[in-house]
Amino acid sequence: MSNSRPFPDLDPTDRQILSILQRDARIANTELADEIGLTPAPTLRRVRRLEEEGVIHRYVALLDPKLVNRDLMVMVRVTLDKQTKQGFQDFAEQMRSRPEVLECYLCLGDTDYLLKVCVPNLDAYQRFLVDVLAAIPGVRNTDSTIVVKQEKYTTSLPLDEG
Amino acid sequence: MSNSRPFPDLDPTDRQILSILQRDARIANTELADEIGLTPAPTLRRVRRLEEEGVIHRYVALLDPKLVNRDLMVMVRVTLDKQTKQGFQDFAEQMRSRPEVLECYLCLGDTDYLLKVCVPNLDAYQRFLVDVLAAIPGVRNTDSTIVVKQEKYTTSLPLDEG
DNA sequence: GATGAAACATTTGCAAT
DNA sequence: ATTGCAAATGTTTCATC
Repeated sequence: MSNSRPFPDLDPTDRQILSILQRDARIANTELADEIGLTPAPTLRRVRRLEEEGVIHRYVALLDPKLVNRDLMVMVRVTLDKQTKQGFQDFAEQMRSRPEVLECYLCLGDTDYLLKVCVPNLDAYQRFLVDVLAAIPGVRNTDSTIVVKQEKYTTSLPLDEG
Repeated sequence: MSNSRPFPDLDPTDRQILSILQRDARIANTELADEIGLTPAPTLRRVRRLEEEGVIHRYVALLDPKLVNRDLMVMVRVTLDKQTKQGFQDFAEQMRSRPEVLECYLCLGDTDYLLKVCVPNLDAYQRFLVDVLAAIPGVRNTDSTIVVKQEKYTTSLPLDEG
């Protein structure tokens, strides 16, 4: 974690490291070293440097939503009533405080915000819609798209250039 | 990784472990043990069990998109022409093969698919739209929503019940 | 970037509850 | 069925080249 300098230069070895850690964050440093063809010491120094530069933001475990009773994913388009700066900030803050809202994006175009919401079932979603979203002042309209099947989900960013 | 049994029962200790690993996948087992109030041996056995049951799906490093030159995120709604099973499967397969497509969901309603696409800039996005999306047979319509600001992004699922 | 050594963590068997 | 202990193995980390 540090300042977002416009470009930490990543050499091919750094990219290899990032690519592996994006797939398996718990790989042992010794094994990572093997895979990239270095010894553990310089490998670890590179990983620490990438962490400090903020290129590696964090390490997380991804759970299976079905197995923790979060079977339903819904994408929600939200438009706000009066477009004051404060109204937008308040809305974003509310979304940050709700654990069922995994992602919230401010957008260009007709849609003001896009949400990704993850709940146990339709009943829980309806409660979210009525008790949470509709209860926020300034919410003019919402449009819910129910996800039927996750065809692809990855957190891995391509590492072509930059 | 194993069969998706409908419900591995998670006791409060399991939930504590999952909650910590969702925040910090690289925590040392000894420290994890400290935080949940067990000794390292049973802690590790629980983690391994959660991995084998598939509750923990994988461990990943999350990178800063800006620092790896992926500054632009776009949400795309796609509708397909002829709704044959094969057409849908082909589309999904194409999306899986494209590294700039991070997520792809089959949806209910007007939208057939929702995509989350991550590219370096508008130029690259335009190329994706023209050379990739529009080039897939059966794509009737696309609607792109450009993300201006990420207000919230988490991969952590709430662990209330189940 | 490599080596070697010390500190530390992971992992296993076994006894206890 | 799950924990704690302790010993063996493996990993991380740092000084040095």
